[in-house]
Amino acid sequence: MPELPEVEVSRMGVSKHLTGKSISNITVRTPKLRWDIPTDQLKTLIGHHVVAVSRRAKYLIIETDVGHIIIHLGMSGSLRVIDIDTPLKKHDHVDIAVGAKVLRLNDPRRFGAVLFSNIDGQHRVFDKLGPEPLTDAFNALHLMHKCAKRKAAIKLVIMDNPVVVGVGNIYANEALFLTGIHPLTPANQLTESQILQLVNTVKDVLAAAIKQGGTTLKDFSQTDGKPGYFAQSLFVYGRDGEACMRCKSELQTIKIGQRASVYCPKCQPTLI
DNA sequence: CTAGAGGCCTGCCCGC
DNA sequence: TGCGGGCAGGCCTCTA
Repeated sequence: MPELPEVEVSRMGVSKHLTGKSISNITVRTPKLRWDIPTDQLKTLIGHHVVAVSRRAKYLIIETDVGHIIIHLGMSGSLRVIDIDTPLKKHDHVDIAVGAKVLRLNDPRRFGAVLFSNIDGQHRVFDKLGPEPLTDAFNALHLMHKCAKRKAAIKLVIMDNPVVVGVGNIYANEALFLTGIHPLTPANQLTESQILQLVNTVKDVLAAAIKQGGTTLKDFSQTDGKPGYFAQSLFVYGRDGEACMRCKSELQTIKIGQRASVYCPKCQPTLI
């Protein structure tokens, strides 16, 4: 599932193929993913140049001088830049053609989205987003402020988009393990030191994953380079019942907010 | 305001 | 071998 690192790696890969090129065609084969796809609005971009490919949270933004295409990969989306005559695969929903190449969105579970915004870049999906995790806007003071009035589990709080964007289930689990914080700890019970550590660890884990993704996902001309790149360096995610890599205790799984949370009962002791 | 639950959707894995 | 059920999971939306 694409988390922020994979979206960022996708952005870099896609950007070099699209930036400066003119959009020659847009094909929408599926009328609706998570939301209706605004085909008519998207088609107004045909003939215009891509000036940049940017990112906000897990949204990719293909910018032209007359409007933007917003893409979310959801749970199972992936982007490829391939020759325009490449045969379609199952779940290939949208094509954005630039010359002889095409950016093709494939998304089996259809949790993704393709949206349109004017050149002002505004869209309701951006309205309630917190700071980017890799910027200074996400800092200990900010998280302390957000945690102070919440007794919800810290794992839920760092996965809450208004608090900080781009921290999905995988990296929430990892960051809490690396800081030795039990995922169920009420947010308002964390010490200042723990919050500072957590902020730094979230940044480190995401940055490291982007670096790794860069090594395996750099070639977007390839047909389906099944990532799986983050699996190698995970300490807890997907390792339920296995031995903790630090203390050899058996990793445990609990459900928090309907999501699997894997942790080490010894390295991440319950508060009190 | 926060908290909790439901729903979207398909592939995959398990048990029978 | 086939089939049903459960699960995964970001994020919006609804209810309390």
